[in-house]
Amino acid sequence: MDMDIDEKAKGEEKQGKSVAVILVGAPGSGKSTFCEHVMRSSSARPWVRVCQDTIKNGKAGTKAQCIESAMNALKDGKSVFIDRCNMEKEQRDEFVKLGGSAQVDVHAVVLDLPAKLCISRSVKRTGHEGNLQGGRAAVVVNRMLQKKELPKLSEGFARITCCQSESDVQSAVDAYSGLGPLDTLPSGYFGQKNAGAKVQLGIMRFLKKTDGPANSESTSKSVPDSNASRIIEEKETSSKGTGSLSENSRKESKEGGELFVGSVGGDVSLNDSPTLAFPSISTADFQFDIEKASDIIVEKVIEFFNKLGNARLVLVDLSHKSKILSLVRAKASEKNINSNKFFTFVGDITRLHSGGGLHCNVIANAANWRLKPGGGGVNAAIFSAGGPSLEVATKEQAQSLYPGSAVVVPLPSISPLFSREGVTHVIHVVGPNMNPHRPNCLNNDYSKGCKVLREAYTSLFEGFATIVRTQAKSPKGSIENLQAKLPKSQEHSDASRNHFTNSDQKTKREDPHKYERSKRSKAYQDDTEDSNTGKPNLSNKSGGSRTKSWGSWAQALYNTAMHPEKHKDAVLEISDDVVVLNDLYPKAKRHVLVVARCAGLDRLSDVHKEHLPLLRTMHEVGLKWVEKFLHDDSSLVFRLGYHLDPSMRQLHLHVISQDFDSTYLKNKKHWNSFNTAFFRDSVDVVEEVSSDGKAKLKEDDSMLSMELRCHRCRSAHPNIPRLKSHITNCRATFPSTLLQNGRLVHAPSNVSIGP
DNA sequence: GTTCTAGAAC
DNA sequence: GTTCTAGAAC
Repeated sequence: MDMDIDEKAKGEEKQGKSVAVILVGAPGSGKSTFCEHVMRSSSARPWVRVCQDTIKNGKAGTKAQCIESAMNALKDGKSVFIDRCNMEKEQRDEFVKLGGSAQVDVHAVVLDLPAKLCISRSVKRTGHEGNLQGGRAAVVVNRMLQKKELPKLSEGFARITCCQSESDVQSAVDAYSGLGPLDTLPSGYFGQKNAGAKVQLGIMRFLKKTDGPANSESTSKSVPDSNASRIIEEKETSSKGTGSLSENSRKESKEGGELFVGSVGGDVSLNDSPTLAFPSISTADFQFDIEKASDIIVEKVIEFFNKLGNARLVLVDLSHKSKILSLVRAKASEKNINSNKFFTFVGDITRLHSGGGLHCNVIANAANWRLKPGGGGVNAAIFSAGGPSLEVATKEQAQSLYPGSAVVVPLPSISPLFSREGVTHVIHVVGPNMNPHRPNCLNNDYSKGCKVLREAYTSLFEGFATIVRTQAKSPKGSIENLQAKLPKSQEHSDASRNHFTNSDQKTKREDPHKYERSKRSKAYQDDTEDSNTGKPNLSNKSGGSRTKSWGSWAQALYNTAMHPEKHKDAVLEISDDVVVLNDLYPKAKRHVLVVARCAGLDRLSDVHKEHLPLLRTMHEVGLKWVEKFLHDDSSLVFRLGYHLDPSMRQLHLHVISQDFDSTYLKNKKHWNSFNTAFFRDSVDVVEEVSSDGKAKLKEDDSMLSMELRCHRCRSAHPNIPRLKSHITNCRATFPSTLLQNGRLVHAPSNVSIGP
């Protein structure tokens, strides 16, 4: 009997389901073309296209007519495309109801292509069914895009495919074309979920930057695949096989668990690899749980493995009985980590070469936040072994460090660690503290503690990776080579620091050293008093993945903030906390900078809770200047905020009028830096720092290349000149988000403008 | 031919 | 941050 039921069920299944695909997209987004392509190449499934522009005997009809026509087609067992814009939820609702029958799946295909593209297509086309073409099209498309509401599954769709590039569209065409009469596509949301109009990614992201090549053009072109899951962006987890299992087990059996102890010296080829020796962070004096710490070490080692090339990581502890070593060793072997690239070592981290035969060109120090010598443990040992020159070199890089961050210090050649042990860099890293007798104790808050410890290892390994990368650029890429090249005198520290600060720049092939050194000395001539200039700022952003150094041009604000009396002509106001100056290249009628005078506070990511009073002061000072400007011209409107990733060093608040009437506003980056999420409103920053202790920092460099949109009416424009001519006339009210929380500052409305 | 952008150099 | 300019886009 059961079998009968099964058979019946199967029989019903065999009828297959019809699909109603509701297309969503502006004119020019390619809805009709999409339907055409699917209908042309789909042989197996009957499709009907319901187009409102032509439904009434070739002329435009009503929504009701579309629904009726769609229902009839579905009743006949056909699948339908609803070809109209359907940009708003309300417009879609009635079509979603077509899915009332169990035999119909309602899908949405969103053609969320760049406004620029839709506009240029609809302006250019001729013979459009809806007669939307020419100049009028641009206005209409723009208006529609402003009202855009991307569909959500909660509206009742079984499936949503969101296409943001031509290759996404092609994948969707393939998916629907390949749909046989009995097939169904998987349910769910496919493609990038975008925050709608708020953050619309620029075309550059899809057309130029090839960050995610796996899912874009190559997929759809080379592998025509009806499997729609391909549309989903999936990060390729390239898990390269560790490959050296036998090697691993061999070493283990030989050493009885204590990998490599005393056996490294002879292995010359391995000993040439760049190597970072590091102590377990926070597990000694800071009393961090070693079980948790060992998990994090292994996790972070794995994370960095593929970035390291032939470089090695070595966890070092003094004692054979070290619990952290044995825990890490066990976990590392469980995960089959290649023991040539990561291993544990018992010995004194300051005497690895002379005492243990292990050559490590970089060692990490579990530092305290003041970067002071002494205390005890590894920190005392490393500062003592490094000598006074390590202290000096350290202070040149940073005065203090926050838990979770690290700073790379190139070691002067006079340091015994350099001459005796061959160590070229010390990386100071500060981990979380669980010891109530030490500063910044986290009171057993391990969720925060683990986060900070992860950040600490990320910062440490990033710092090391930077060294490895820059050393790899030197002629033969080996450490010996680098050392041989280093001048013997004090110049050494300058030369090798150079390798970091300029690490992002492409070096000239002929002689990178000469090139960089000459640049360096030039920078020093310009700014001799300032030995901090070349500091590689390794203090991490909250995500903890990127390091940044400041070019010589980026020092101007720092110099002004530190010595405003020397820049009297530029400075509008000086107080103990801030300096106010006109932006040298104002991007609007009024554009001033409120610069913090706190040393080491270079950018938003350096800001912590302790800076809250300063942030408030900066905001107040900014408002005071706004008031002054409004007194002169009450028609102005101001915004106060910080750049997420500023080009100039030293934290500065932009106070800028919203006319953007300036010849200095010349390119996309200029515009987007003040009119996307790249600009963080001061009020929001203050709020975030007061509640979370830091500002929210999105890691997203796409914002500066986003398409150009009017900051008032949000209309899109193809280039800067066109945008500028638009904004001189646009008087639309500002978007609601800007009107909230005092993000915009304008003259009080009850004040009349003169007699 | 002219306009505009984006990347390199500073 | 700007300036300069090749070459893409128009």
